[in-house]
Amino acid sequence: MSRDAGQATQQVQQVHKGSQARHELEVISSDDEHQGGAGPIQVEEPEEPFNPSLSGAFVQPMICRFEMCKREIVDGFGLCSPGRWTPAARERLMDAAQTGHARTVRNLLERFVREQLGDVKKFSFMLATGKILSSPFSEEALSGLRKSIAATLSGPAGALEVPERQPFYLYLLAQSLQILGDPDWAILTQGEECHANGMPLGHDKPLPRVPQVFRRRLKSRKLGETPFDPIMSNYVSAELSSEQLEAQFRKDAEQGMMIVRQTFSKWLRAADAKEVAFCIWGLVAEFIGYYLSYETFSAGLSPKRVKWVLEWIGNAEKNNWYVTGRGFSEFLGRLNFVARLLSWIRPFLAPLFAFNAVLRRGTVARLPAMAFISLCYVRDELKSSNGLQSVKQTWLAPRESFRTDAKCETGRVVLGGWSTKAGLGLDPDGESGWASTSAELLASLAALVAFGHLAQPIPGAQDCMQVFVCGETDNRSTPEVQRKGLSNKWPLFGIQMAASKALRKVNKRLMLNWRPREENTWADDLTNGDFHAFDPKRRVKLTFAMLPLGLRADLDASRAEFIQARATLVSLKTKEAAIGRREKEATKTAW
DNA sequence: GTTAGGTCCTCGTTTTATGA
DNA sequence: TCATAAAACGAGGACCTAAC
Repeated sequence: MSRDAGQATQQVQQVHKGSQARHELEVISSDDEHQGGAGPIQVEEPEEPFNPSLSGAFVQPMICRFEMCKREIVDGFGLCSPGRWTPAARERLMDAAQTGHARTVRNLLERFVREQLGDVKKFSFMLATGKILSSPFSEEALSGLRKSIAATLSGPAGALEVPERQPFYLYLLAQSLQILGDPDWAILTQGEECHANGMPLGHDKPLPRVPQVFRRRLKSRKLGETPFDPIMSNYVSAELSSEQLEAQFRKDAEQGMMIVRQTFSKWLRAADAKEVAFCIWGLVAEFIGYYLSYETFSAGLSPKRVKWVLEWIGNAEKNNWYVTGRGFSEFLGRLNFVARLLSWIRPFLAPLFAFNAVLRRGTVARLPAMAFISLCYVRDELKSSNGLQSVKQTWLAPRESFRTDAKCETGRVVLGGWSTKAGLGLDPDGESGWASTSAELLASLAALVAFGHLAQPIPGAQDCMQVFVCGETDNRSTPEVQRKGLSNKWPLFGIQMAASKALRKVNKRLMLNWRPREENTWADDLTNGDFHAFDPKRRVKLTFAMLPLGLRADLDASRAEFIQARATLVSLKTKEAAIGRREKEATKTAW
């Protein structure tokens, strides 16, 4: 059913952090809003939990997975919408009366559409290409259809009544939804405050919670701090009297249902502008700036945008890596936008963000080597991958492949790890003075090399899925950094880039989990030189040179220059005036 | 004691939609 | 044409907290 849009925007919004939903309750009252922000946290009495079975569908809704995150699918029709379940799971928990009613209404609608439109496929294409300028259904035909549906209900006469000042057949909808077991059918026609009689909009009285339709809102935008002005004469629309507003709504309704008109106008505007937000040509689609290829099961950047990024880097190189602040900022903003989908880019953004933070818009500066080494890698990878990334199913190893630990001492870092498939050890010496998180990530990289995870792709696996290798470490931060894919701490991001590059070669991903130190004693023993638990014959000897750290070494060599370049720009950077929309748009390059 | 995550705030980027 | 909204991501610094 179509839900109350006001409730959708005002009441509840699901917030995820990674794959986990937070459970604190933040109740935003109208008083809090007037005070310009979210108020104190209050905990309300426990409310009715969401009950998936009320959707009539079997087990749980479909889950969308991407990278390390998974979320329940949202189709825009509320939590109990059957559209959130696979077609095979829908209606499985409904009784005979419910499925019978759904089937009857579906058959009536299908027959009506076929009778009225004839060639439905042809009509669909005409609709998509903006050829349909008005509703194809006559009022007489619609009236006949409504009578047919009403005849299937317990109160056919009442179902066709239209409440005063309402364009919708609420009684018909309510009767039908009641049969279907919809959890909030009553809001349409039952009680003093219902859609048929009129509902408060939440100004003086908070809107009621509907836990079967919306999750509780956990986050709210801070409102402006300008003092409340009850006159608001600058808002011309607000000067309209209630009679005028009502007359306008009536006019809209008479022109053929407000919702339908909006849908048509959206299509028409898009068609007029010769561009469509979501446009499918064959098996390729563009959606909010991203490019989706259904043919290759991949997503990323359109060829045109890949060309733009490559040309930008190429031009910067031609100019001996001299860039303008404005141009670099725009480029980085777009690259960051790209990195939301092409996650392998994230580690390579770290030096770019650090440089951008100290660069004025009007300054022309030479990119430090660390920044252009990153850009060269991004360019090479974009070229070879055509800016696309597989969105095929991921396979998570059912258990961890290794456990590692790192010990930082003055003058040296000791890395140790063992394969959970066979007791093995490694102990390369490296540099010292590193942050423990860097050392721990390096230990994981060493384990990937020692235990053969970087040797070659799993035969055939890269054709149908991406494999996640799971490792465990007793450092709390390393898994977080790996999950986020980005850190600005050196040498952490250098190791992260190196690991990202090595894993990409074999089409694998690394997932690290935290294990408390007391449960990671064997790896800890290895870093302390205690090998009693392991068979010395199965020890894997690893030297620092065997680790795929070429990229990190290049970055390390340019580290001093990067710090110097950044320090120079910091001393030059002063507070910049906010850039106006007009100026920003005028200087923006198309891509 | 060290390190890094989390939070808060403002600013930057991207996208589309809407109303004056 | 312009301003605004929404949502996602990033940066910076200060502060608090958790884990090692």
